[in-house]
Amino acid sequence: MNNDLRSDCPIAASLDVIGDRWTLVVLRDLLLAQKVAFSEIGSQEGIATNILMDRLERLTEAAIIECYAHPTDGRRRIYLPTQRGIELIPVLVDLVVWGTDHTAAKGVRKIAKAIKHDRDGVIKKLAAKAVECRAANLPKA
Amino acid sequence: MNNDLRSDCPIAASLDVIGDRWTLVVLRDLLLAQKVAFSEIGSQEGIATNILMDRLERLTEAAIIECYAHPTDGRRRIYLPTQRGIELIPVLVDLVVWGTDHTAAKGVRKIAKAIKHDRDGVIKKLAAKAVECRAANLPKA
DNA sequence: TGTAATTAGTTGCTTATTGCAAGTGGGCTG
DNA sequence: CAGCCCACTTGCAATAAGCAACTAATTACA
Repeated sequence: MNNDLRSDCPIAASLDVIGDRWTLVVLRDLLLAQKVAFSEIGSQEGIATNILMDRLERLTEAAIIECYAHPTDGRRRIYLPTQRGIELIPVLVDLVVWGTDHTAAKGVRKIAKAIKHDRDGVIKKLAAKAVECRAANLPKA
Repeated sequence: MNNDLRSDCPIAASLDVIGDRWTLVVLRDLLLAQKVAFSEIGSQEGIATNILMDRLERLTEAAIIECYAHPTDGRRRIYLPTQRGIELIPVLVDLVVWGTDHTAAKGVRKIAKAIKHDRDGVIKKLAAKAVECRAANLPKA
Protein backbone atom coordinates (compact mmCIF):
# COMPACT_ATOMS: atom_id res chain seq x y z
CA MET A 1 0.00 0.00 0.00
CA ASN A 2 1.47 3.34 -0.98
CA ASN A 3 2.05 5.93 1.68
CA ASP A 4 2.06 9.21 -0.26
CA LEU A 5 -1.31 10.37 0.99
CA ARG A 6 -2.81 13.82 0.62
CA SER A 7 -3.55 13.73 4.33
CA ASP A 8 -4.19 11.21 7.05
CA CYS A 9 -7.94 11.48 6.42
CA PRO A 10 -9.57 8.20 5.34
CA ILE A 11 -12.14 10.09 3.27
CA ALA A 12 -9.42 11.76 1.20
CA ALA A 13 -7.53 8.47 0.93
CA SER A 14 -10.66 6.66 -0.24
CA LEU A 15 -11.30 9.32 -2.85
CA ASP A 16 -7.80 8.81 -4.22
CA VAL A 17 -8.95 5.28 -5.07
CA ILE A 18 -12.64 5.57 -5.93
CA GLY A 19 -13.09 9.34 -6.32
CA ASP A 20 -14.07 9.89 -9.95
CA ARG A 21 -17.07 9.74 -12.25
CA TRP A 22 -16.60 6.12 -13.34
CA THR A 23 -15.04 3.90 -10.68
CA LEU A 24 -18.19 3.48 -8.61
CA VAL A 25 -20.25 2.90 -11.75
CA VAL A 26 -17.90 0.03 -12.58
CA LEU A 27 -18.20 -1.30 -9.04
CA ARG A 28 -21.97 -0.96 -9.14
CA ASP A 29 -22.06 -3.38 -12.07
CA LEU A 30 -19.60 -5.77 -10.46
CA LEU A 31 -21.09 -5.66 -6.97
CA LEU A 32 -24.78 -5.08 -7.41
CA ALA A 33 -25.57 -6.28 -10.92
CA GLN A 34 -23.31 -9.35 -10.88
CA LYS A 35 -21.79 -8.39 -14.21
CA VAL A 36 -18.41 -10.01 -14.79
CA ALA A 37 -17.56 -9.38 -18.45
CA PHE A 38 -15.65 -6.42 -19.88
CA SER A 39 -18.34 -5.70 -22.45
CA GLU A 40 -21.13 -5.58 -19.86
CA ILE A 41 -19.51 -3.23 -17.38
CA GLY A 42 -20.59 0.38 -17.65
CA SER A 43 -22.37 -0.39 -20.91
CA GLN A 44 -25.55 1.26 -19.64
CA GLU A 45 -23.70 4.58 -19.51
CA GLY A 46 -21.54 3.90 -22.57
CA ILE A 47 -18.17 4.05 -20.86
CA ALA A 48 -15.23 4.34 -23.27
CA THR A 49 -13.21 1.12 -23.42
CA ASN A 50 -9.91 2.78 -22.58
CA ILE A 51 -11.44 4.38 -19.47
CA LEU A 52 -12.96 1.07 -18.47
CA MET A 53 -9.64 -0.67 -18.95
CA ASP A 54 -7.87 1.96 -16.87
CA ARG A 55 -10.37 1.68 -14.01
CA LEU A 56 -10.25 -2.12 -14.00
CA GLU A 57 -6.46 -1.96 -13.78
CA ARG A 58 -6.50 0.56 -10.94
CA LEU A 59 -9.10 -1.44 -9.04
CA THR A 60 -7.09 -4.60 -9.53
CA GLU A 61 -3.98 -2.86 -8.29
CA ALA A 62 -5.89 -1.65 -5.24
CA ALA A 63 -7.05 -5.26 -4.62
CA ILE A 64 -10.68 -4.21 -4.88
CA ILE A 65 -11.30 -6.56 -7.78
CA GLU A 66 -9.51 -9.51 -9.36
CA CYS A 67 -9.20 -10.65 -12.95
CA TYR A 68 -9.45 -14.24 -14.19
CA ALA A 69 -9.53 -16.09 -17.48
CA HIS A 70 -12.89 -17.45 -18.57
CA PRO A 71 -12.94 -21.23 -17.99
CA THR A 72 -14.13 -22.16 -21.49
CA ASP A 73 -14.01 -19.11 -23.77
CA GLY A 74 -10.41 -18.02 -24.22
CA ARG A 75 -11.40 -14.57 -25.46
CA ARG A 76 -13.19 -13.60 -22.28
CA ARG A 77 -11.94 -12.44 -18.95
CA ILE A 78 -13.86 -12.37 -15.71
CA TYR A 79 -13.73 -9.52 -13.21
CA LEU A 80 -14.74 -10.26 -9.64
CA PRO A 81 -14.83 -8.09 -6.51
CA THR A 82 -12.71 -9.05 -3.51
CA GLN A 83 -13.78 -8.71 0.11
CA ARG A 84 -12.33 -5.20 0.03
CA GLY A 85 -14.64 -4.43 -2.87
CA ILE A 86 -17.64 -6.00 -1.22
CA GLU A 87 -17.15 -3.67 1.72
CA LEU A 88 -17.87 -0.75 -0.58
CA ILE A 89 -21.49 -1.87 -0.95
CA PRO A 90 -22.59 0.46 1.90
CA VAL A 91 -21.26 3.45 -0.03
CA LEU A 92 -23.13 2.42 -3.18
CA VAL A 93 -26.28 1.85 -1.20
CA ASP A 94 -26.10 5.33 0.31
CA LEU A 95 -25.61 6.84 -3.12
CA VAL A 96 -28.72 5.06 -4.37
CA VAL A 97 -30.73 6.71 -1.61
CA TRP A 98 -29.21 10.17 -1.99
CA GLY A 99 -29.35 10.06 -5.78
CA THR A 100 -32.97 8.96 -5.76
CA ASP A 101 -33.92 11.74 -3.35
CA HIS A 102 -31.83 14.54 -4.82
CA THR A 103 -31.21 13.94 -8.52
CA ALA A 104 -33.46 13.34 -11.51
CA ALA A 105 -32.48 9.66 -11.67
CA LYS A 106 -35.29 7.57 -10.24
CA GLY A 107 -34.49 4.24 -11.90
CA VAL A 108 -34.57 2.12 -8.75
CA ARG A 109 -37.01 3.93 -6.50
CA LYS A 110 -38.25 0.68 -5.01
CA ILE A 111 -34.75 -0.34 -4.02
CA ALA A 112 -34.14 3.07 -2.47
CA LYS A 113 -37.29 2.60 -0.43
CA ALA A 114 -36.20 -0.87 0.66
CA ILE A 115 -32.82 0.50 1.74
CA LYS A 116 -34.47 3.20 3.83
CA HIS A 117 -36.66 0.61 5.46
CA ASP A 118 -33.97 -1.95 6.27
CA ARG A 119 -30.51 -0.78 5.24
CA ASP A 120 -28.54 -3.41 7.11
CA GLY A 121 -30.69 -6.20 5.75
CA VAL A 122 -30.36 -4.99 2.17
CA ILE A 123 -26.58 -4.65 2.49
CA LYS A 124 -26.28 -8.10 4.04
CA LYS A 125 -28.31 -9.60 1.21
CA LEU A 126 -26.32 -7.80 -1.48
CA ALA A 127 -23.02 -8.81 0.09
CA ALA A 128 -24.13 -12.43 0.30
CA LYS A 129 -25.14 -12.31 -3.37
CA ALA A 130 -21.76 -10.84 -4.30
CA VAL A 131 -19.91 -13.52 -2.35
CA GLU A 132 -22.01 -16.20 -4.00
CA CYS A 133 -21.42 -14.74 -7.46
CA ARG A 134 -17.72 -14.65 -6.75
CA ALA A 135 -17.65 -18.26 -5.63
CA ALA A 136 -19.64 -19.36 -8.66
CA ASN A 137 -17.30 -17.68 -11.12
CA LEU A 138 -13.98 -18.27 -9.40
CA PRO A 139 -11.88 -20.81 -11.29
CA LYS A 140 -11.57 -24.01 -9.26
CA ALA A 141 -8.19 -24.19 -7.59
CA MET B 1 -32.78 20.09 -12.08
CA ASN B 2 -31.16 19.17 -15.38
CA ASN B 3 -32.33 16.05 -17.15
CA ASP B 4 -29.41 15.12 -19.37
CA LEU B 5 -28.37 12.13 -17.32
CA ARG B 6 -25.90 9.43 -18.30
CA SER B 7 -28.51 6.88 -17.31
CA ASP B 8 -31.46 6.60 -14.98
CA CYS B 9 -29.19 5.18 -12.27
CA PRO B 10 -29.06 7.28 -9.09
CA ILE B 11 -25.47 6.19 -8.44
CA ALA B 12 -24.32 7.55 -11.80
CA ALA B 13 -26.37 10.71 -11.29
CA SER B 14 -24.88 11.24 -7.84
CA LEU B 15 -21.39 10.82 -9.22
CA ASP B 16 -22.07 13.53 -11.78
CA VAL B 17 -22.44 15.88 -8.82
CA ILE B 18 -20.01 14.60 -6.18
CA GLY B 19 -17.86 12.15 -8.16
CA ASP B 20 -14.37 13.58 -8.12
CA ARG B 21 -11.29 13.78 -5.91
CA TRP B 22 -12.22 17.03 -4.17
CA THR B 23 -15.95 17.56 -3.76
CA LEU B 24 -16.37 15.18 -0.83
CA VAL B 25 -13.26 16.58 0.84
CA VAL B 26 -14.91 20.01 0.69
CA LEU B 27 -18.13 18.59 2.08
CA ARG B 28 -16.24 16.75 4.81
CA ASP B 29 -14.97 20.10 6.10
CA LEU B 30 -18.36 21.77 5.80
CA LEU B 31 -20.39 18.90 7.23
CA LEU B 32 -18.16 17.14 9.72
CA ALA B 33 -15.58 19.75 10.74
CA GLN B 34 -17.95 22.72 10.88
CA LYS B 35 -15.60 24.79 8.79
CA VAL B 36 -17.32 27.72 7.09
CA ALA B 37 -14.56 29.93 5.68
CA PHE B 38 -12.97 29.70 2.23
CA SER B 39 -9.46 29.61 3.64
CA GLU B 40 -10.22 26.72 6.00
CA ILE B 41 -11.86 24.37 3.51
CA GLY B 42 -9.58 21.70 2.09
CA SER B 43 -6.57 23.41 3.65
CA GLN B 44 -5.44 20.14 5.24
CA GLU B 45 -4.93 18.69 1.77
CA GLY B 46 -3.75 21.97 0.21
CA ILE B 47 -6.52 22.33 -2.37
CA ALA B 48 -5.78 24.94 -5.05
CA THR B 49 -7.95 28.02 -4.63
CA ASN B 50 -9.32 27.89 -8.16
CA ILE B 51 -10.39 24.27 -7.68
CA LEU B 52 -11.99 25.14 -4.35
CA MET B 53 -13.82 28.07 -5.94
CA ASP B 54 -15.07 25.84 -8.74
CA ARG B 55 -16.35 23.17 -6.34
CA LEU B 56 -18.07 25.70 -4.10
CA GLU B 57 -19.84 27.12 -7.14
CA ARG B 58 -20.94 23.71 -8.38
CA LEU B 59 -22.17 22.70 -4.94
CA THR B 60 -24.05 25.96 -4.61
CA GLU B 61 -25.63 25.44 -8.03
CA ALA B 62 -26.66 21.92 -6.97
CA ALA B 63 -28.21 23.37 -3.80
CA ILE B 64 -25.96 21.26 -1.60
CA ILE B 65 -24.44 24.32 0.06
CA GLU B 66 -25.27 28.02 0.30
CA CYS B 67 -23.07 31.10 0.44
CA TYR B 68 -23.56 34.10 2.76
CA ALA B 69 -21.71 37.26 3.72
CA HIS B 70 -20.01 37.31 7.10
CA PRO B 71 -22.09 39.42 9.53
CA THR B 72 -19.21 41.61 10.75
CA ASP B 73 -16.12 41.01 8.61
CA GLY B 74 -16.82 42.22 5.08
CA ARG B 75 -13.90 40.27 3.63
CA ARG B 76 -15.28 36.90 4.64
CA ARG B 77 -17.95 34.71 3.21
CA ILE B 78 -19.65 31.81 4.93
CA TYR B 79 -20.42 28.52 3.28
CA LEU B 80 -23.11 26.35 4.84
CA PRO B 81 -24.57 22.98 3.88
CA THR B 82 -28.27 22.71 3.09
CA GLN B 83 -30.50 19.80 4.07
CA ARG B 84 -29.54 18.18 0.76
CA GLY B 85 -25.91 18.43 1.80
CA ILE B 86 -26.58 17.14 5.29
CA GLU B 87 -28.09 14.02 3.77
CA LEU B 88 -24.67 13.19 2.33
CA ILE B 89 -23.29 12.55 5.81
CA PRO B 90 -24.01 8.80 5.54
CA VAL B 91 -21.78 8.59 2.46
CA LEU B 92 -18.93 10.38 4.24
CA VAL B 93 -19.34 8.18 7.28
CA ASP B 94 -19.10 5.03 5.15
CA LEU B 95 -15.96 6.36 3.51
CA VAL B 96 -14.39 6.93 6.91
CA VAL B 97 -14.95 3.28 7.74
CA TRP B 98 -13.81 1.90 4.40
CA GLY B 99 -10.83 4.23 4.20
CA THR B 100 -9.73 3.36 7.71
CA ASP B 101 -9.98 -0.36 7.00
CA HIS B 102 -8.52 -0.39 3.49
CA THR B 103 -6.17 2.54 3.01
CA ALA B 104 -3.09 3.78 4.83
CA ALA B 105 -5.01 6.73 6.31
CA LYS B 106 -5.80 6.01 9.94
CA GLY B 107 -6.30 9.57 11.18
CA VAL B 108 -9.66 8.99 12.85
CA ARG B 109 -9.55 5.36 13.86
CA LYS B 110 -11.59 6.03 16.98
CA ILE B 111 -14.37 7.62 14.98
CA ALA B 112 -14.37 4.69 12.56
CA LYS B 113 -14.78 2.38 15.51
CA ALA B 114 -17.63 4.47 16.89
CA ILE B 115 -19.37 4.37 13.51
CA LYS B 116 -19.09 0.60 13.34
CA HIS B 117 -20.54 0.35 16.81
CA ASP B 118 -23.48 2.71 16.35
CA ARG B 119 -23.69 4.08 12.83
CA ASP B 120 -27.18 5.53 13.08
CA GLY B 121 -26.38 7.24 16.35
CA VAL B 122 -23.19 8.80 14.99
CA ILE B 123 -24.97 10.03 11.85
CA LYS B 124 -27.81 11.49 13.86
CA LYS B 125 -25.37 13.31 16.11
CA LEU B 126 -23.35 14.66 13.17
CA ALA B 127 -26.47 15.79 11.36
CA ALA B 128 -27.74 17.55 14.47
CA LYS B 129 -24.37 19.27 14.85
CA ALA B 130 -24.47 20.38 11.21
CA VAL B 131 -28.00 21.74 11.59
CA GLU B 132 -26.95 23.59 14.73
CA CYS B 133 -23.86 25.01 13.04
CA ARG B 134 -26.00 26.14 10.13
CA ALA B 135 -28.50 27.86 12.42
CA ALA B 136 -25.71 29.55 14.39
CA ASN B 137 -24.08 31.00 11.28
CA LEU B 138 -27.14 31.79 9.20
CA PRO B 139 -27.70 35.55 8.95
CA LYS B 140 -30.78 36.52 10.90
CA ALA B 141 -33.69 37.07 8.55
C1' DT C 1 -4.44 58.52 8.53
C1' DG C 2 -1.56 55.75 6.08
C1' DT C 3 0.57 51.16 5.65
C1' DA C 4 0.68 46.41 6.05
C1' DA C 5 -1.79 42.23 6.59
C1' DT C 6 -6.06 39.25 5.66
C1' DT C 7 -9.41 37.09 2.99
C1' DA C 8 -11.63 35.79 -1.15
C1' DG C 9 -11.32 35.29 -5.68
C1' DT C 10 -8.91 35.51 -10.60
C1' DT C 11 -5.68 34.73 -14.34
C1' DG C 12 -2.19 32.46 -17.10
C1' DC C 13 0.24 28.62 -17.96
C1' DT C 14 1.64 23.63 -17.85
C1' DT C 15 0.56 19.00 -17.23
C1' DA C 16 -2.65 15.19 -16.64
C1' DT C 17 -7.03 13.01 -17.58
C1' DT C 18 -11.14 12.17 -20.39
C1' DG C 19 -13.72 10.97 -24.33
C1' DC C 20 -14.19 9.51 -29.02
C1' DA C 21 -13.19 6.75 -32.90
C1' DA C 22 -10.71 3.68 -35.28
C1' DG C 23 -7.60 -0.21 -35.21
C1' DT C 24 -5.23 -4.74 -33.51
C1' DG C 25 -5.08 -9.52 -32.36
C1' DG C 26 -6.12 -13.84 -30.31
C1' DG C 27 -10.07 -17.05 -30.25
C1' DC C 28 -14.34 -18.96 -31.45
C1' DT C 29 -18.05 -20.58 -35.08
C1' DG C 30 -20.32 -22.07 -39.10
C1' DC D 1 -10.81 -20.77 -43.54
C1' DA D 2 -13.76 -16.59 -43.50
C1' DG D 3 -15.87 -13.83 -40.76
C1' DC D 4 -17.32 -12.48 -36.32
C1' DC D 5 -16.45 -11.68 -31.08
C1' DC D 6 -14.37 -9.92 -27.39
C1' DA D 7 -10.84 -7.71 -24.97
C1' DC D 8 -7.80 -4.55 -25.46
C1' DT D 9 -4.68 -0.51 -27.73
C1' DT D 10 -3.58 3.73 -30.03
C1' DG D 11 -3.90 8.52 -31.58
C1' DC D 12 -5.76 12.74 -31.05
C1' DA D 13 -8.64 16.60 -29.57
C1' DA D 14 -11.06 18.53 -25.64
C1' DT D 15 -11.46 19.17 -20.89
C1' DA D 16 -9.95 19.45 -16.13
C1' DA D 17 -6.36 19.69 -12.56
C1' DG D 18 -2.57 21.83 -10.43
C1' DC D 19 0.69 25.57 -9.56
C1' DA D 20 1.97 30.18 -8.73
C1' DA D 21 1.52 34.79 -9.08
C1' DC D 22 -1.74 38.54 -9.00
C1' DT D 23 -6.02 41.63 -7.86
C1' DA D 24 -9.48 43.75 -5.06
C1' DA D 25 -11.82 44.67 -1.03
C1' DT D 26 -11.61 45.03 3.81
C1' DT D 27 -9.57 45.35 8.25
C1' DA D 28 -6.01 46.00 11.91
C1' DC D 29 -2.62 48.66 13.76
C1' DA D 30 1.30 52.11 14.37
